[in-house]
Amino acid sequence: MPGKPRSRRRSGCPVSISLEMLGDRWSLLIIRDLMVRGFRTFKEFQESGEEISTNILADRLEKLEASGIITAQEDKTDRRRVNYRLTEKGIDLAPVLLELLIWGARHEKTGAPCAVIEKMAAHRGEVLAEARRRWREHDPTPLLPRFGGGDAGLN
Amino acid sequence: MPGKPRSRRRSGCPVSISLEMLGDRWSLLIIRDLMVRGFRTFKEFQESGEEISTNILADRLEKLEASGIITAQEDKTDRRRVNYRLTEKGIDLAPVLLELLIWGARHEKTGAPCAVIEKMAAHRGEVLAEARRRWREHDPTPLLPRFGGGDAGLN
DNA sequence: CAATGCGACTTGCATTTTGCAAGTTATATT
DNA sequence: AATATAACTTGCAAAATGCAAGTCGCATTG
Repeated sequence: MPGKPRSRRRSGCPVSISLEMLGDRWSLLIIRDLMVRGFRTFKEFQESGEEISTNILADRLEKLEASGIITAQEDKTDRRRVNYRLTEKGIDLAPVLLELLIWGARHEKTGAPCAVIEKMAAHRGEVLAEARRRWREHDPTPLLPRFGGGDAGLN
Repeated sequence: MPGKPRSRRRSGCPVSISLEMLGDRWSLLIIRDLMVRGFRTFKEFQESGEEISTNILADRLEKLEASGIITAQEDKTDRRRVNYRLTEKGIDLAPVLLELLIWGARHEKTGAPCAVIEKMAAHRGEVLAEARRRWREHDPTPLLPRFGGGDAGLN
């Protein structure tokens, strides 16, 4: 179900259009936090390890919401809090994120153990099904840990 | 075979590291042109439909080469020309690009016919194998057309 | 073989986006 | 009532992007 064209686009190429929404250093990290770490709040994204600044975070959340990738809902029990969630469109980014994860881990020195990644690569379907299951059932259990900060497995 | 950490990284997360290399509006489009359209030269990238400016293009080509994703080689028969090619690391981005393509086509109004995309989604393995075959055999035949510019199927 | 053209870039700004530090506002907690 | 917390704003500096024009080898052509 395609959305409306939101402004003048560079071209009709789906890759180009996707990149107009996601092609920056932060958007997909926020989506990663929502998808695999079970984060829901501004504060959590902020403390996510990559040190996004608050104005950029606010801006990205707004744009992702405008693009229909996430929703923002005020928390029932604590009205200061806003809970962000992926939409169906958002959870459909799981394959993109997974491939980016596999590619990075294969070709760069990252904090993720190769064995774990290769296992995921060998079972893409199951990993994606599990990510979607957690999303569907609102299960906030992280799918993955926070692969290595600095040089040890701390972050 | 992981490369060396090239500067200070935000975190050890493979997704974050991938995005440090590819997280902008242009890099993956250049890779798309190399991978599915069979482009090799500066000029071709420039006329690719999304109107990248020449300084940015030069900068991205340099960074992609520094990241080991592409190589630049002077043309034997015309020494003005530089031929760019994907490395193995570069062609390994095919799954990322494919997922971005599928996602964009499913959720946005793009120039790509849904039927074509769904067929690709149903045969990811073959599509990827074919992309890799063309790369391996230096076959420049485009894998895909230039899905719709503006509103008609021209671009 | 001089003149013109082409391919791959530079360079010089103007504009836009990012990043940083310090607020602000509306709840919650103590 | 005082303090803390969550989610933002705001102001400003720094970096990235975009645009138009220019450079510099080569290659083609009359």
